[in-house]
Amino acid sequence: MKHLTDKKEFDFRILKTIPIFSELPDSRLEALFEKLKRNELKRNTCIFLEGEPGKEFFIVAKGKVKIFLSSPEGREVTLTFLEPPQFFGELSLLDDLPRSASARTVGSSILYSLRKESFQNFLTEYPQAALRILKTTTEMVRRLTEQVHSLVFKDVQGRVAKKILDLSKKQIGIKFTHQELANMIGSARETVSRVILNLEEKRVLKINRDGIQILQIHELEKLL
Amino acid sequence: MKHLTDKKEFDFRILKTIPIFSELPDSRLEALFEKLKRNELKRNTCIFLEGEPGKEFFIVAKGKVKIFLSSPEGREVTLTFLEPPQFFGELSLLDDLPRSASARTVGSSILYSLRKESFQNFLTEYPQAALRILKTTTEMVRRLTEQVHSLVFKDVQGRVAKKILDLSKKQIGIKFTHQELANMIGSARETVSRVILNLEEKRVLKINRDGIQILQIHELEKLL
DNA sequence: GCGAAGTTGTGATTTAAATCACTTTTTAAA
DNA sequence: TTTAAAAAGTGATTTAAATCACAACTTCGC
Repeated sequence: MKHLTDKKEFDFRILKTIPIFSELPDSRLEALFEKLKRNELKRNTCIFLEGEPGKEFFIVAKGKVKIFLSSPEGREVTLTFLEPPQFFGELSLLDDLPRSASARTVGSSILYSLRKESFQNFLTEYPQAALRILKTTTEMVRRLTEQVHSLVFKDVQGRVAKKILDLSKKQIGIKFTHQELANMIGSARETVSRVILNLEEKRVLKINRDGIQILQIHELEKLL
Repeated sequence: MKHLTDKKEFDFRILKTIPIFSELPDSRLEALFEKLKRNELKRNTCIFLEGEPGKEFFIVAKGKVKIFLSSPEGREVTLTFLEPPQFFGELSLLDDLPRSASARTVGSSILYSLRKESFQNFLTEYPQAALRILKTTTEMVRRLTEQVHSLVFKDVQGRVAKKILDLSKKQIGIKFTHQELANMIGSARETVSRVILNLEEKRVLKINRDGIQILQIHELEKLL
């Protein structure tokens, strides 16, 4: 492994933290690593678009990727964000159908990509990997099911409350613009602004430089 | 196989048409079949509820099953319908989380169920099966993604048009009540009635005893 | 530290669609 | 075949939230 640069060495270590790959013997992992293409991308770079044929599988080594849907008028709904050591783009490689959503970097990022054939070879060679991928796919199903649930049954206030609660379980300090929050819940920026302002006035939330902070989690849960 | 009754023989043949099972050698399939419990259910019988722990995997041998979400106020959104030889209920068995949706029979049905441990044993014994299940799970992801897309970007007319077009690709004659159609697209019965009436007046659709018939597919596609 | 770009705050207006409240029609069961 | 139950049609009303149209703040890159 001495031939790897420090940079690559760093990324190689990240690769080992990914559940699908971590089980592979080091020798095999290294061979796979040679097939990966390193992509350094600036922020807001398009990775693929809804409707395109899927050619690659991606692993996030650094930065953040947004998976989203867009309307002809240019509106967007955010489906999810991905950070190291998560991966994405496997769906179209599994079923040979066009991309169901688009992907773009949020911050400047480093991605590793694996071409379709290599990904499929990998899957046939290591069928256990199918089970790991199945795991992330079930997570997608659950996330999307919840999103449908929220969209149909909850008003904007309820959806904002749920989103803030969900985000707070994954990170401290929720730093998103109102526009981004609106995209996550399928609403309009102004409406989200008004809802958040209202929750701030009721001392349920507090906004500071680190983003949104929950003051009364119980009050927020009542809005669900 | 002589010990199987005619009834069971019939269901056994259905079992063989299911992609996950069809690859198994007959001997192994028969052993698995012995572990299956046969359930004859009347129409509108609850199979499981959102939030419950998942204990079984189900195969539809006869009839029709609805997968849906419900709100505290008693409203419902339909996620999908399942017919022979489809299966369902695997999600919670794969990730050990509560049921993400509820299931109930639509017509009187026959289901085969496999207990969690047997399902999991089956998966470890036949890792190729993970790939087949992965296939149906990706279908769920695509269906749900489309549902989110429609809910956020389309108005009720657009959602009705899309649903009718989608259904028409799978069956001739779309026979659902307006209420059911409303549940499928997350809208209200009255609104759906008005939209369909309007499409009928414009000679885009025709309603007869077999349900909805599309007259001008191109007009319907324009509404998407 | 300045100016431009990106965010947020806010009122006014519009709009789609839910809800309500019935009637009429269709379907299925006794 | 009557009648009960389910489904569909329809006007009127209400409502939540999108949209429009700016002003006022923040940030942040030069």
